[in-house]
Amino acid sequence: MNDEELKARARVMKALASPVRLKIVNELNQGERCLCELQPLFAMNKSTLSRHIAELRNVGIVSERREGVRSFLKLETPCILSVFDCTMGVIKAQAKRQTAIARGGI
Amino acid sequence: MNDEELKARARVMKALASPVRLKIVNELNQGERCLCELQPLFAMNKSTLSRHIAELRNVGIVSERREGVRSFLKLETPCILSVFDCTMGVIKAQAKRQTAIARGGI
DNA sequence: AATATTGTTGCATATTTGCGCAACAATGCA
DNA sequence: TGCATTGTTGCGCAAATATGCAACAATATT
Repeated sequence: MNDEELKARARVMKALASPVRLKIVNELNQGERCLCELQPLFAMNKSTLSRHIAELRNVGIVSERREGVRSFLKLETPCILSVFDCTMGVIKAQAKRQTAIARGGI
Repeated sequence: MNDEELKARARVMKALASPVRLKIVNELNQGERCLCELQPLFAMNKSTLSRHIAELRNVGIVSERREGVRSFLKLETPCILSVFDCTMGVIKAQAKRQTAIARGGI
């Protein structure tokens, strides 16, 4: 794997490395949404939310479809969900490990 | 998905959101390595490399096994590789889209 | 035309991240 | 004990990221 490929992959991962953006992805997994629909779910300025969405668009995880004054966002890459599974696996394994350490005593 | 879970997942993704750390993971996929073996592959101070490894350890992607003065690192979660596949899918889809736009003219 | 809705962009600021240097700890060896 | 190897940690600095505010553009409605 050369440096360019590593950078490209890191860019994609970086776009997903945020609770806010993960929440957006999770929501879009339910179906298309416009920013105005997402906004109530986030306690932040719409400009900030807009920028988070832009990051997902920039790497191609999300696409948009204009409809009048709104633009609807769509999750383009379902495999993102397999990434979710993997991260959950990492988290659970780590939790188990921590528990084992705790049981062993400090 | 609640906020705590989103944060936990984001932490895992963040650990992978770096070309350096992706390269480490890719190398460890070949087998166990110590920092001293990884170092020649990276043009950076060993302290920096150590910190990158620590990030992977902290989230549980990598474990270590001490052997004398060395500690060998091991990839704990093979599913990381499926993440690689997915990111590659995103990258390719995006490239295709960009090409289509370019063909359509600016 | 005037107003409302939806989303983006420029700017300033606070936080986080990446990095090297130097000092340090732990282990092995002479 | 003295020295080499391996890896971590404190510190300071530069770059990147996250955020809100305000202004703006584009479209729809009255």
